[in-house]
Amino acid sequence: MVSSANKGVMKVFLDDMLDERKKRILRAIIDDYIGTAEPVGSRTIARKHELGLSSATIRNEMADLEEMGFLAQPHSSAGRVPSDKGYRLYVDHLMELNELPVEDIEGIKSAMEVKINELSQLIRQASMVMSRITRYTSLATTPQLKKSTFKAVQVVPIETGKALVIVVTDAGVVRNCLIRIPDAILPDFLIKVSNLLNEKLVGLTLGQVDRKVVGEIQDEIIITKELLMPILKGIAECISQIDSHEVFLDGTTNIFNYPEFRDIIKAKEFLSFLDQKEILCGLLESNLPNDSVVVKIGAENCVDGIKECSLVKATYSLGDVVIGSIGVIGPTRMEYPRVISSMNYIKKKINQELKKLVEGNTE
Amino acid sequence: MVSSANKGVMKVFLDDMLDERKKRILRAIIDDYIGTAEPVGSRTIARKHELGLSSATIRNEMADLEEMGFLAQPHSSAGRVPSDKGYRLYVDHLMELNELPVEDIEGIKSAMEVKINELSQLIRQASMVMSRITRYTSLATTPQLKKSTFKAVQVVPIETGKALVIVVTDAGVVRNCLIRIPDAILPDFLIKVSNLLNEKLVGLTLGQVDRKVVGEIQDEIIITKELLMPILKGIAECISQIDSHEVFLDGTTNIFNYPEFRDIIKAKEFLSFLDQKEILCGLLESNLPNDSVVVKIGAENCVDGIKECSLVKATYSLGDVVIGSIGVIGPTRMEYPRVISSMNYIKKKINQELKKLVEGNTE
DNA sequence: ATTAGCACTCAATGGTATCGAGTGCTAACA
DNA sequence: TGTTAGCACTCGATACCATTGAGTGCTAAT
Repeated sequence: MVSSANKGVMKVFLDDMLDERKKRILRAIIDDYIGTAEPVGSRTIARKHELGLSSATIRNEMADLEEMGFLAQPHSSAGRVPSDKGYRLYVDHLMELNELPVEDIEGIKSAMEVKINELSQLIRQASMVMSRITRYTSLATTPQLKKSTFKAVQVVPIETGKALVIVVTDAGVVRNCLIRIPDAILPDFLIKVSNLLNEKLVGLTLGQVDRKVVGEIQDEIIITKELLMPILKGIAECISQIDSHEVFLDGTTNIFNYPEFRDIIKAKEFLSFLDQKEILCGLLESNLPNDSVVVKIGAENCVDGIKECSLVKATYSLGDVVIGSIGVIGPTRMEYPRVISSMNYIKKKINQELKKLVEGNTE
Repeated sequence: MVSSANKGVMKVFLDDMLDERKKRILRAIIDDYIGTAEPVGSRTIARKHELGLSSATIRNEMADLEEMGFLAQPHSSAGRVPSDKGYRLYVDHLMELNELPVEDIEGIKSAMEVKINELSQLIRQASMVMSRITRYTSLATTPQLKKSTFKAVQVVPIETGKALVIVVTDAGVVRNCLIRIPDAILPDFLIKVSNLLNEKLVGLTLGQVDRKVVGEIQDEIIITKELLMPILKGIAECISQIDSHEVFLDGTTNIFNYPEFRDIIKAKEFLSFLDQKEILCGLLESNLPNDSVVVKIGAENCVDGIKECSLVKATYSLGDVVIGSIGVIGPTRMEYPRVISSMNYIKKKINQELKKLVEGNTE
């Protein structure tokens, strides 16, 4: 990805290498190829796009562009196909980010503004609407909230010998864990313990629970190991539940709409790839330096299995803290402008809704 | 499905229609076809299986079997392929349910006996291991627990104006729901309300909460609508969460291993079918009259999209109550004996583990 | 009743001819 | 000097045809 600081310098290099006409032709070729999935010939470009040039001229330019590595030829008497490098240039400098169509905006809005009171539900919903709108496969990681803080901790009696540990975070996420406690413990004592836990933990981040805090608790109340241990284990379990993150997928069968997956082997490769949740997760969460939308094209995805796919991804945040990401994956011949616009919009929308969800939990 | 009461009568009809030799031949053909996916010729049967018959004799028998509808011919000079009716006979009367291989038993055991403390997690695990062992696609519905009873209900204060409603069932399932309550409510009062709720609800099934019970509560404590309504809504939300059931899928890409899905259109059809969670759910939960393993072959599945697939399914129960089901779906050319044996075993295992989970929650 | 033998069928395979979209190159032109 | 018309060439795709071989049904002999 080209950082915006470098973009100016890049532009000069670019102008040296590619004059305006070459850029126009390259863009025309890629636009065409994205639409048709067929190698693009010089005649096609001369006819469809009003460049005022003959096919012969375009042919010469195409040969140049191929030599520079922006185009490739499947075989010597075929038209040209964009290379990863070609797509890269297209995404960074050539394409036009047009407005998102009204129906897509409406689609996103109506999907996201239904009353949702679970954080991960919101992300699920966002992923779903992305796959529907882009017609590619969408993926998203559920929020990781290690940095969120305790809002309340409670130990509630359930029946003799059993209690429930409950953890509530400032993001409004609630988890619980059933524990076994000594039979002799009275409900009143659990309330005292709860109060103390609250006092000690509220405001800390989930990651900050350590031996020191535990020691402080032990100092202030006479508590047996038989009671304390299960409670701490329960809290730990709640924390790990909150922090565990899964990957959601939507629109996996969308790939069958694209001719590049007409080959059963390609289709299998892609779908098998999507089955590897850990790799998927790594892919989605790697290289997310800034807060803009990131595009990974073809072999730029260092993972085997999707070297002929592109990934458009973005993060979402709670306040200033990035807590997860969402992406769209499809053939390198992807409708980048549309996907990127959608991604920009949904990212904004997720952040808005997350904020609402947490602040305005007061509904 | 043939009920066991009818099986004796069926057998007589069967013997009338098919002598021992025809049965042996039919079985040989189906066994062979299940292994190879190639139409089976008379020579193959004569050679591979020691029936002491020439190919010509077998040819005659095959013609008979075809006329009876147990076999079909893709084209006039090809071998025979079993029809749905043929598979039906095979499953009901011909195949041999051999012992499950030790490694499969071990696989199931080791997957199921890891410490799991969530009911639906257990089912997820079971589905996963089934897809791995059978090498087909497995599916399962999460437990539906409308008939389970309240073990505890609690309203816990979180912060001023907010409380958490918690419902625990006898199956050890816990759900919670954050609610908004009037600011003036004191924690002590919530404890009183909790105690009353417990008194009234514990022992009832989730489905039994009705206006009468609510009325009883209102009679016994002075409670404002502003507090009671959110609590009841919270309880309702918890119940609906407990009762909501999803479908899990595993091994969806396994189908690419089978030549019947070499055709991209077939593969798409199948995978798209699996995307329709509601239909899937209906399929899995329909026709589960008794507690044995049920096999639905080809067009017996009244749902479009899997007319060339077979489904082997079973229910699992908590005590005597069926609370969900698990199934394996694959081509009609399925290794029925192996799948059915696995299904029998995993069903038993799930029931065992469920029992342990609920009773021995006391760990 | 069983089977050897034989003519027949038909999908699959591989080879060949044809077609056409597209290229590169050359020569003519503005 | 850049552009373009014209032309020979390339090569995948398509269609056509002959061949092959696994498998069948039928008949006649055992």
